[in-house]
Amino acid sequence: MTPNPLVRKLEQFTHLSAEDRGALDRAMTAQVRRLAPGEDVITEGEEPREVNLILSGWGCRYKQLEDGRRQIIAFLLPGDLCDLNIFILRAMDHSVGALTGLGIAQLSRDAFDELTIGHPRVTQALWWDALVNGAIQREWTVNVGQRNALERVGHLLCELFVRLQSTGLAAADSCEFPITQADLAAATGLSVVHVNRTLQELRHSGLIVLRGKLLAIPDLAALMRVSLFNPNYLHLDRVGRHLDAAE
Amino acid sequence: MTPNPLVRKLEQFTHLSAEDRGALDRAMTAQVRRLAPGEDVITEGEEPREVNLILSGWGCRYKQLEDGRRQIIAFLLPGDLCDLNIFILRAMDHSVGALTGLGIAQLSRDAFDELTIGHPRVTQALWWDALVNGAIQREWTVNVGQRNALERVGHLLCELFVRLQSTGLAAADSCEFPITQADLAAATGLSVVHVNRTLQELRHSGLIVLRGKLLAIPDLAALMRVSLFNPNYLHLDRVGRHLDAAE
DNA sequence: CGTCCCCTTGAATGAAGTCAATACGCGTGG
DNA sequence: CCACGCGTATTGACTTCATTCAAGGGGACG
Repeated sequence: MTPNPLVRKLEQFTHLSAEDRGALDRAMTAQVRRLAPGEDVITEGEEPREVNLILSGWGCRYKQLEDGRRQIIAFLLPGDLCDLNIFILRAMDHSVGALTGLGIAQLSRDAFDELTIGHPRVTQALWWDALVNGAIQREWTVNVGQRNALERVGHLLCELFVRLQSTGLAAADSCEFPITQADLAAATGLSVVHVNRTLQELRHSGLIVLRGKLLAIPDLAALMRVSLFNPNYLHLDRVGRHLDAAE
Repeated sequence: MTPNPLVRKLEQFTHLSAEDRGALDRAMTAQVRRLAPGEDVITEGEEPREVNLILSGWGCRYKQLEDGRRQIIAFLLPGDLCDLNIFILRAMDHSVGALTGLGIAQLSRDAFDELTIGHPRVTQALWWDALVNGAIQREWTVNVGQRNALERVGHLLCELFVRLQSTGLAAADSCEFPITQADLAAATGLSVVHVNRTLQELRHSGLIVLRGKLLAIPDLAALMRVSLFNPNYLHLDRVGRHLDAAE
């Protein structure tokens, strides 16, 4: 069986028991849906009845203004949950879309309860994940608000690479990079043309190697430096290790 | 007794019993701290042991880059909680500062437990509040990423005004506005000079009246229109009304 | 072989930033 | 009561980073 990215990610925070991992594995098989690039997982205004979990492919949260301008608000990678809020809020205030082909597990409310009740470690880890997502969102505000084009794109690449690593989806210095420059533009608030030029600048300075759907970062520390990337906000420092004793 | 802004806000989501309101009122009196403008409530990297609740004045979340650039990530108004995350995450990944003089209630973990355990309505309402804050953060990403200066500033003014209304801190078409243009600049990712020019444009078109520390919005619908402001993301539509029957 | 999507490049334009000087408002202390 | 000083607001001239417009190139796929 292919390694479970959600388990990998949550174990950044805490150790999970075999039982915990089993419950997570079961959750990821129930009710799988497939989407083509460009399709919506959920559209703004909808009232989803299930929690969607990304199994494979890249998605995004996005908001569209009336006049068509579109901002990608977050990237969703394998192991990411789309809409935990449904237990409290009614309607979606944004959309979730597929950037590549997408495999999605649909967890019913019951399936989700089964996952959390009786698995306090999993519950805590999902909490941690939700709070980290909040921190990522804050960092995006900083990114778009304060950084220039080079820093902005560089920062985004750093973040995606580190997140992929934490789910076991990146090699030592490279990862799949299946999205278009238009997607990067929508996420950074830049124009496609300028993203293109910015990527070339990153390439020419040797900070990235981006060809086809593969991204390599020969010197991550260097890219982090020019992008003013500080990984603190991802809280990958095994915050939950104080729980380990309770195994 | 002056109306409790936290109660006012949470009742946007659900009805609270007299018992619930009493518990919230008690929480707001314990351990009050006062801060001067510019002081930090918490600084990035700290590991707070208490939850801070704004009683009076305006604060902000902000992040500072190594080279000094500073982005305000959120405004904190009376009734807002600063750091609910402390129960899971160790260190703050951003700072919270005082924009005006600030009165703050410090809730110990025990005080917070008392507030939630045995008060499921309050717990749910705090959840709702946290999710709305997440939605606000997403909207800020859109604001800074896609809107031009006029829309950006206008949108921010709309949001602040609506939020103040929901805590009972705004009149029909005006509210206190105690922050500087530099603060607005740090929140919108614009320069101070350009915020100044933008405010004048809003003034000359009659959309706002801003003098001293008072903001008036003669025609909120009009300001919303030019700012592409859609209040959905604030989820003020009494989402929790389905719980009312359980009173 | 043509079409569609994505990437790339150049030139002209524009929105917002920077720099610098000035004005205002307000509290303090002489 | 007025002068001083400091933080905030305002204004003008110039610069720059990024957008827009427009055209061309390359690869995948039917």
